[in-house]
Amino acid sequence: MDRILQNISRIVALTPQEQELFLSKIETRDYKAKTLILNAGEICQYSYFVNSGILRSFNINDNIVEHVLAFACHGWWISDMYSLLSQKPGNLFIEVLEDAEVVLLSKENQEQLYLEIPKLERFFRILTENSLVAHQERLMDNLSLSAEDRFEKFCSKYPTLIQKVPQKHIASYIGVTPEFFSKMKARLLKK
Amino acid sequence: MDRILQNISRIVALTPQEQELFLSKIETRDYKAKTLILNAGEICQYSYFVNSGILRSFNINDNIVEHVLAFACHGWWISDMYSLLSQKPGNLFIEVLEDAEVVLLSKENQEQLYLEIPKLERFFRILTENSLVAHQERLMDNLSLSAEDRFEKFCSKYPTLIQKVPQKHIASYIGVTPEFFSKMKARLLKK
DNA sequence: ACAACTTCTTAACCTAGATTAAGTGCTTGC
DNA sequence: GCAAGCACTTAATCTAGGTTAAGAAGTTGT
Repeated sequence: MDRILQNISRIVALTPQEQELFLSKIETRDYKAKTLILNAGEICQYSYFVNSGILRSFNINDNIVEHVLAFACHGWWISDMYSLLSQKPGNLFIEVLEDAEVVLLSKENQEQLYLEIPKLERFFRILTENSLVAHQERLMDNLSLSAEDRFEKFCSKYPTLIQKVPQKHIASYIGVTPEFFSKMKARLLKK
Repeated sequence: MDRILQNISRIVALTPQEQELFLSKIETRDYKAKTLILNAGEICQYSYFVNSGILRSFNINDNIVEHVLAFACHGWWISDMYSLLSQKPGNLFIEVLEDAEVVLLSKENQEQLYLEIPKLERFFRILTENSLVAHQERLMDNLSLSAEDRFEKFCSKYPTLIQKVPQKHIASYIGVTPEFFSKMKARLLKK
């Protein structure tokens, strides 16, 4: 239960009372694999923190092709930031890949917490900053690296995910088709 | 001078004293076109706010190819977030494309301001959130759209930039070579 | 225990966009 | 005013990665 408090304490120090208050604002749920906890077209109401299991966020374009935006396993936050912030219908799905225990923090509670515990505004600012830096790097990687290099980078960055998630999702994350990914993997194994 | 106060007031309301304090922490500089205000390998010390003119941030990969991460004109913030946050040498250059007046806010001053005016922590949190959402969208666009679609999206999103910046930089931003961009543009004009 | 589905692979063929190279106007500095 | 660079174009050729299609294993539900 307090994995989330641990996560916060890496960045800001909450007093016991503040921890109490924080815990009173969240909700924990269990989801089975294959559950869609958010659908495209819906308005996203929560920031999700993963206690255990694996989730992914993805969209589907006109051609009925999925594109994975993010994976999240224990200790990671995930959401549809666009929809959550704008309170407009988003175009992301969030799906459970592996049975998961997830902490839900509603937008209203999150904003109340910013006022009641300014340290949490700092926490989420820093979280968002780190996420932005990671997205900038991934963007530049997509512009300048080959699929092979992007795959190698993925492997060294998320070694645990490789064994756990279907490789078609990894292919989608790095931006290639499953067929090409398969071919590329075979080529790499020969070396 | 107060274009930056206007920019802040879109999101949070500062009192006259707070505005005074904020202004005492910033510095304004003029730069000629072609100036590199940040070099790859340096540690980024500032958040930059553009009063006038145009800047761009970009990196250079092994193949000596430039990739544009961002443009910034009046009313936009720009920086090397990775280097600024980690205080490690970055791999971004920031270059002046058109004579510019730029406001500099040092990392130390920015962090002091977070403590002295918590509203500014909120301001930068929201700024960063919006930037993250924009980067996520651009990432998904790069994964799922053709070069032509990305160009059309760029045009409708940044109509002013198209006339003002050399098209090779726009090509780089959307992720194609200048040669292909030229061919694509000719094709689009025929329609 | 079997049908239905999903994941992954292989292979032939295709194409968006890269590369190379050459040429045309421009600015810009001296 | 002219040489040296830029910025852009055009065109031929090339290739990383996509598409289509089919089959092999593995997984899931009943």
